[in-house]
Amino acid sequence: MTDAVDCDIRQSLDRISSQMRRNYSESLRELNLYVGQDNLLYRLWLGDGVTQMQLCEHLKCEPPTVTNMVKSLEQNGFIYRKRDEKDARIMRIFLTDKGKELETPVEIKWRQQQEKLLKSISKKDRLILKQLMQQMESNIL
Amino acid sequence: MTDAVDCDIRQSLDRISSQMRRNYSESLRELNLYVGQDNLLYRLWLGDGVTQMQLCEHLKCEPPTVTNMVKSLEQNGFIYRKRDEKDARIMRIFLTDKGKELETPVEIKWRQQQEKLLKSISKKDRLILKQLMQQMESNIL
DNA sequence: CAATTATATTTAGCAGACTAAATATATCAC
DNA sequence: GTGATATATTTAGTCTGCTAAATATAATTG
Repeated sequence: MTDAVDCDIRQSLDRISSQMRRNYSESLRELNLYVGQDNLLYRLWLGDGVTQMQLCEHLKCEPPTVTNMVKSLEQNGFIYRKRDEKDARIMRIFLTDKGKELETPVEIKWRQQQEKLLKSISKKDRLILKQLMQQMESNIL
Repeated sequence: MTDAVDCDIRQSLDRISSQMRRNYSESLRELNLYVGQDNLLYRLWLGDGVTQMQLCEHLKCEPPTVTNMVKSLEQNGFIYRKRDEKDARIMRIFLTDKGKELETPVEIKWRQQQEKLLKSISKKDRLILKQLMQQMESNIL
């Protein structure tokens, strides 16, 4: 009977991710961002002019979620939208200067969050952890 | 430079928990529950007549979140609310029969979810994983 | 006992996330 | 080329979650 252990892992995972989200959310508010918006911007930092469908793919979420996130980010002046000239169904998303400027500060926040999470875990254990998480990731797809 | 590894862990954690949430949400819809409501009910299965503040404590969320969850669960007939007789500020939450009946089916869902997540991970590795997660959990509090 | 302070809950408003259904545009097939 | 189908996005409505502010009641303190 390993049920107790299994259950602890599932619940533990849940607690960690929600606590992380809370901490991270608070931290991002200093940059006037909401949690999740950083990941959308990250896709744009890799390259502008992406469609909303591509953002869905990257964020692994549904189209209406992207519509709302994009609307919010646009209203706050981090991005702007432009309809594709060849295919009028498509909206292409671009960074404003204000959006570009966030790259470095967000990366710093990421690093801080990472360091806090993995503090006091050895390099060797981090590798093991990473492998186990990759295993879990492929299990639930 | 272990930054790449650290980053993978943080992102991996995020991907796992959101994918878990998605899968789990879908699974719970079969019982007419939304994700998170099971955890609120779980507290009630341990013992009825709890206050909303105690539910906050258990769910690790803010009072307005509990207000909404309780409202939704009440409207769907899983719980009912009763004002405390001695202290009129307090609302006490009780399970209906419909709410009590969900205990077993929800536990089955939990077990299914756990098994899927940890499939192909050895007993030994599960123990290591559990310890590493406890470490992370205490890191971010 | 009246005024202040503390506690429990609710309301309003916003964010991410979802589904189902609507809209707009493109493409494909006849 | 017109009609059916496919694709991209939006709208409406739901949920969990949050913060800030309002409300109601209780306890404390002068």
